[in-house]
Amino acid sequence: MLDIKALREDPDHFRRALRVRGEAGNHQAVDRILELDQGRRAAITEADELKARRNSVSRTIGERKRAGEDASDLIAEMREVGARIAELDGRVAEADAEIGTLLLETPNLPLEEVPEGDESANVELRQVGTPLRHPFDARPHWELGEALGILDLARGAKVSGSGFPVLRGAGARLQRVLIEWMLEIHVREHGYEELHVPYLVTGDALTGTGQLPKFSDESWVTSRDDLWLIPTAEVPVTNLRRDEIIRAGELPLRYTACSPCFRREAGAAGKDTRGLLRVHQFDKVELVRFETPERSREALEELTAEAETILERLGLTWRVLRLAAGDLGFAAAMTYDIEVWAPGVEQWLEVSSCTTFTDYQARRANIRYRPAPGEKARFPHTLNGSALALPRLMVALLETYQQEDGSVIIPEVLRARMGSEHLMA
RNA sequence: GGAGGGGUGACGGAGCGGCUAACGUACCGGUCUUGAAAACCGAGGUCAGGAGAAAUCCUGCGUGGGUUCGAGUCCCACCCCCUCCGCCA
Repeated sequence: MLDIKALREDPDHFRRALRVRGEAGNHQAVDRILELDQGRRAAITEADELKARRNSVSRTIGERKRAGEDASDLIAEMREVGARIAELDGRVAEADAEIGTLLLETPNLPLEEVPEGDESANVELRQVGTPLRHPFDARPHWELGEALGILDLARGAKVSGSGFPVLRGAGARLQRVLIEWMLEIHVREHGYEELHVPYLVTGDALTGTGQLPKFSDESWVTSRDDLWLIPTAEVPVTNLRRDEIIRAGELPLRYTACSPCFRREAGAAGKDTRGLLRVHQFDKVELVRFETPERSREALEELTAEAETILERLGLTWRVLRLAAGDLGFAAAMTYDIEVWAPGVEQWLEVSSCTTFTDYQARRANIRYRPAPGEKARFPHTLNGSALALPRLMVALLETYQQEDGSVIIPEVLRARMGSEHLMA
């Protein structure tokens, strides 16, 4: 959520910043918000004066009654004052509601560094490694997986529909081993606290992180209880501290959690959906940070490096993109996408988005921190990134380490946990 | 799911529909002290949000409605926590 006070002070800045997001920027909302805000404040001023009067007169009424005197003239007057107050309060509530809706539907402001334009304006910052070309006919992961008996897409579809892959045997084991290995790196080397979180959350939680109200089509919701399946662990983890004031000195907070992620992918049918490329349910190790505004920019670089180290240790090839404004997520102020090279499908696959939300999520979720005892509470910055998403990581591993005979070599760092050096049919 | 109990400030804990939410603890300030603790003093102060240039004022007693000149207090609905019962991995 944007800061209405800042918006009031420098509306042009907001109009400009929202305009670079294109259509989704909703910059027209700025003027409507200013107009509502003005009416709201006028009503509050008048209502407050009347309330002050009512409070003091009500006291007088009480005194008179106790003294056995008549107070009917004051009561009659206060009845009218009460009606006027109710009218003004109603007007304030209406303005609050409309302002609230507009603020909830207006995305975050991109940082200055974010390039203007759509997806095509994304900037490649670095590429590590060289995209591999196998000297033999490289196979896509779905062929490798089916042949090795570690991936069963057909039966997953039988049970739940397309987009719900089943991993079998060594495939299931490989994913489990990867999850454990990644979590331990983040806990032991990067200082994160491991969490295990609910997979069903309230609508309030999704609003706090920015998925609702605008993107309800993207999530599944249960009809009996109005609980939503999480699209990412970001939602329960960030909302852990909703409506709290984090004590002085507790920042930064670093949480990591692995969870399944449920995504309807509405409108994405047929678009790079083969095999594991785009699925409705997948596992992901997520990193979430709460940082002071002063440190958040630096923290984004750290977070991105923490995700990259996973790819480095697995010996994969990747590149890092700075997303353009038009490609940013709704709540994001800046995002680095990490894409891994998959030589079977010959594509760069997004395995991580590392994002700073500045104070946007914190405002929505009403998460604050006290910089020092006795100081006024402020909004922290929240950041998160995948490290990493499992299916596409599995794709890159299988396709990169496939051999001409269809077997797959297990990367060195996973061998002890896997208890083997190869995947073989 | 059923029965009962509960939700008030940083914490504990009162609060017949009517001065400005009692009291205690903690914290903060002061006296004393080399320093601290203890003790004592303080019509005092402490949280969040909002309006205002400011003085100051308004709102907040789980949430949302309602009754009333006036609601922590009365009415309705809902949420959460605790105890017991039932069901259950």
